Amino acid sequence: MAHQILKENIAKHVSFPEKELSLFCNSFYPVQLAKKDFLLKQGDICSFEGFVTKGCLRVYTLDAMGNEYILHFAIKDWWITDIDSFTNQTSSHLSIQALEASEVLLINKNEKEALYQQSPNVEKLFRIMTQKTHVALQRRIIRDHSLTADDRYLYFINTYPKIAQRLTNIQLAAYLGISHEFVSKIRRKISQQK
Amino acid sequence: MAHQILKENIAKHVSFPEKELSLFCNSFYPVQLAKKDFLLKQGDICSFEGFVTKGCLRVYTLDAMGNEYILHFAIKDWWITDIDSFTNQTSSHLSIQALEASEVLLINKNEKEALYQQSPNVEKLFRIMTQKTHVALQRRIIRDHSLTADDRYLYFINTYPKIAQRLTNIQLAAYLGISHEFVSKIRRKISQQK
DNA sequence: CGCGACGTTGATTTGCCTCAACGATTGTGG
DNA sequence: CCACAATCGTTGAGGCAAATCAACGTCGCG
Repeated sequence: MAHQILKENIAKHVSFPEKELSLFCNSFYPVQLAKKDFLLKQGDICSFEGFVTKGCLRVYTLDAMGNEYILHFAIKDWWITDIDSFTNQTSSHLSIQALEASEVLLINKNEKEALYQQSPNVEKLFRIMTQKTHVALQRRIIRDHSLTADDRYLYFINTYPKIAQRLTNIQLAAYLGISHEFVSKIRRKISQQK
Repeated sequence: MAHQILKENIAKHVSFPEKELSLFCNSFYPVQLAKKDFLLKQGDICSFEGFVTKGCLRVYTLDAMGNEYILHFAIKDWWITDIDSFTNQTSSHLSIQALEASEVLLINKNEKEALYQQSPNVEKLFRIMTQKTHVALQRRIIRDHSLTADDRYLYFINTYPKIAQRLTNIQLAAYLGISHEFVSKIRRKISQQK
């Protein structure tokens, strides 16, 4: 079931011969997470590349003052890892935590490297996925520079309504880079306009 | 000469057999650019992946109001493309322009695809480079959210002194996401502190 | 030379933050 | 299952970082 979601996700990116696709997907093992469980803690080394099949997680970092900055959320059909820590086996700058009971499929570094050897399609898959994320990150930087807090809020809830639904104002604020009080004021302003 | 710079750059990312490396590098052709020349214009389709061997360029986008947002600069040893437009052959959101007389080495999409077929090392090279950029973009988003304009300015000139040297306040402002007047005020504040 | 692009500076405004208080909602241990 | 704590959301007052606007000086270039 969970593996089926993964298969369909991969098919969106590249076309794989069914045999390779199954081999690839079967290298992933499921992990159940309770609310507030950590998949990765800042400072640890990220041993996995993950795919969410249920629930919701956040990927974030804390600065020296304890302020929290959320890089992104991940619900069903999203990939999660600290790509830097994972590929270089260095201490992670990021934490990944379940915001609710969640299920993820994980693959270890050794397994992934082995698959790279076995199938050029795997290398291609990850190159393409990384490219897509790259484009998304570039666009987010532009949005952060060009839009007001109000418009970034609206962009997020319109673009990711299924994620926005599940978040507290505090979490959304830590993603948008604004205070949670101001999120509250934006919501009021918008509801009055209607 | 220019190709030598490219070879050394690639060697920083992955180890290639010399023969493959030469084959790869020879697929790039040099292009000379005068100051203000465009390598890519917003709306066009990006046909190349490029590597700068001389000069300085900027990668930027204009919004509907004509405001300019600079994604990054590129001097010697930097790669440039619109990865979205290039890989998907879609209309580009970005422009790339020479800020001074520059030289770049370009490779076309067809050539690059051919190389992907010939050598798995090429696929790996681009996956690794894209991953590195990915990490850099993530960190930039965090910096944009966590640092004041003063600190982002300082970070940039300390991290990229060779680039900062060549830029006008206006260009730097369009990169940092602040007004050029404020850049001027930051500079004054810093010089007074010393 | 004269023009246009750039840099500087000050006055004013504004978007968003901080702090504080309070109500509502959720979670939890007895 | 309830009581109480903890977390979250709302609101207002006041403050600050940075934008905007405007004026002016400088420099490089056709």
